[in-house]
Amino acid sequence: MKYESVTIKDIAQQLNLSTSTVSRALRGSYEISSKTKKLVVDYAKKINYQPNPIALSLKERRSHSIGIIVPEIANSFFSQAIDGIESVAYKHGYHVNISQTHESFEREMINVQHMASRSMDGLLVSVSAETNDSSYLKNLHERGLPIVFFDRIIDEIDTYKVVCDNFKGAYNATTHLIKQGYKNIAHITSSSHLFITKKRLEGYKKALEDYKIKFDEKLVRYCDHGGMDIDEVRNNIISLFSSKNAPDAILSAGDRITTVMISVMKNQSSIKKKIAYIGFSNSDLTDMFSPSLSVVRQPAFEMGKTAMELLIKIIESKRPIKEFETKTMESKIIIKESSLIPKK
Amino acid sequence: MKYESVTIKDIAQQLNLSTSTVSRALRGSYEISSKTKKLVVDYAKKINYQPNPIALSLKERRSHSIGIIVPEIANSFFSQAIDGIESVAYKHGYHVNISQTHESFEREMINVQHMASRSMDGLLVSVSAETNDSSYLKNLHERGLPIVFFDRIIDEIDTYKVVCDNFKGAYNATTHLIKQGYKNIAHITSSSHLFITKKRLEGYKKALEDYKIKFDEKLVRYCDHGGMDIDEVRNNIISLFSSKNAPDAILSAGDRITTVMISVMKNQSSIKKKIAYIGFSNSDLTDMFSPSLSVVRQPAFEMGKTAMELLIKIIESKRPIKEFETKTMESKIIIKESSLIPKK
DNA sequence: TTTATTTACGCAAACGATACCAAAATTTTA
DNA sequence: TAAAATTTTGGTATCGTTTGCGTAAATAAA
Repeated sequence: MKYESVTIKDIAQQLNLSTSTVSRALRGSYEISSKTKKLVVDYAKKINYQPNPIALSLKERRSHSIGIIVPEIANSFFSQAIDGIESVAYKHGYHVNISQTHESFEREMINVQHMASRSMDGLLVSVSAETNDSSYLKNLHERGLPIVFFDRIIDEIDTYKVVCDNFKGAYNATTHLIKQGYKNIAHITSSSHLFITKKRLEGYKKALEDYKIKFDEKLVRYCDHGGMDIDEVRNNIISLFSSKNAPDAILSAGDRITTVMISVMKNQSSIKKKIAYIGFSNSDLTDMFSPSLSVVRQPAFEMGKTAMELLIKIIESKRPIKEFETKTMESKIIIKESSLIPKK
Repeated sequence: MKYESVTIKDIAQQLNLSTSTVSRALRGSYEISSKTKKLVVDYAKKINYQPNPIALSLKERRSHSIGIIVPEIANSFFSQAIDGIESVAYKHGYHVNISQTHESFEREMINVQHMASRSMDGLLVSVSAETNDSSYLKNLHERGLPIVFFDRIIDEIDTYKVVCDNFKGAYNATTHLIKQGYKNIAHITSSSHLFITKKRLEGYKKALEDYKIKFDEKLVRYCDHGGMDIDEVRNNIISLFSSKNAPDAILSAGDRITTVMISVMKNQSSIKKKIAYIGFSNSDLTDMFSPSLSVVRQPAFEMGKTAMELLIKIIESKRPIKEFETKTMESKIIIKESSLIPKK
């Protein structure tokens, strides 16, 4: 059985009019008499006529929908960003399609292609941890598909981008740990090809440098699957703590990595020492952790809002935009117990 | 600037063939000579031809996409269920469109209508806490739109449904609290018109009855916005603890309500006593809470999978299905510290 | 009254793809 | 070699909607 809906043709037939007249009447065209107009509008309402968006999309080559591509929705940063996106989208009459890549490059390509071919008017993209080839995105973008990147941006593609100040966030967090007396600060982060990974690493390094702490490459661990592969995180942690230069504090990058790291440490009896940690996270639950979690928090909702506003700007601009900017928003570091055990 | 893609017409023109020939060649129709077929297929590949799904949807009246309607994605139960849905959907060649209602009835209607008119082949729905009028869903369903409900089901609509055993979950959790020595067990739950709210309440009541504890209506508190309105939860908590018959234990229903409740209690200095609690939650982070959280956990991923399988069954069935069933899956109660402080 | 100007509507093409039917082109059969 | 059968291809309608163009009918101007 198939779901059938009322069409303009049904109305035309019923009212003995042509489809063009009905169409024009419904859109309030001036060249239709008010009598006919009323007749049509009333009848349309009566039988609950809804224009078919598929037909409209085909005709107008636009769908009044935008697509969101994120690694995963079960991540407070992204779900908050999505809320921000939706808040702007609905206000401007756009519908929102969410899809997740689960940090898989292949899934990302499929989803992006699907969105593009479904005539999404534009895309808001935060790439997967696996993505180190952005040519397919570049291609689509060059062919005219509006794209705005947020958080996990692609630096090489020239369009609007929204990020938080990853350098500063990592710098401040590291500085905080240093000031607590920690010297062996590890950095557990996402995959090395992500732009934000690089920025955060730079911030971390700069803080060490500023406080004359020697940078030890062994203390930086990458999770190429962005924390989706728990074993990857676990192995990193274990190897970190079984090395000669075991850390006394950790800075973690990214919601998932942070929580997986904590849970791994909790269940790993081989880690005896009290470890201080602070992580990038937007979870609302960090206060309830024990110890409560110090975090670098990104303005996720705001970032989503801004990204959507920029996307609308591109979509609705009459002529191609040539000058793009990258909006950088402030992250906030919130100190709780997990990083507050000062080292004597 | 508009994103333009290659059409069948471009190929036909270029190869001096008709569109029908090209179309048939691409779908490998037997009535096209292998010579022409190869010519077309090769050329299509060369210029990266992608069929336009919008045009296909219009023609075939189906989109190979399904829609998911959930209250919110930032809820571990729903995000896990979505993962389950996706796992089945992709395997069967369906694309998945997620939309959230934020527990608003209005938003839900808009989203559902949108999905329906975008010729989604079917819908997986978990209704909002506000929804107490399901006539619009019933209407769509009767007009032939395949719908499967999961978790927050609508009992009155005759279709497949997937739930967990809410009665038993609540019964077991309550029993557990009783066995710990608690007698004044409050129940903080979602809006009263949800079917699962009723079932959980029944389970709670039955446990009290079985252990000869008098049911006190004042100990049951409803959050009509399903925990989205923090003040609503807070007011419920405060009034609960300022009443004569203040509780010594709480059973909470639903991910969001559980966490909001905990955070409210934590920050409410007026609540001095140690309160035992257990709640419905699928969060991965409950182990890190302090005290670690006892939960009733639903098989979210499995529920999503099952719901999607049933939806596909409806969509792909040759003749209308008349006999529907409701799949009930087991919930699991996991005891941690929060409910383990036995009362002497 | 005749001509000019609006007003109000219908026809048909278009968006991209498919499918039925008919027409060439080719092969088989007589 | 002609007719019949078969293979291969093209024409056209269709899905639902919008829109440019054409044209009756209605009104206004001469």
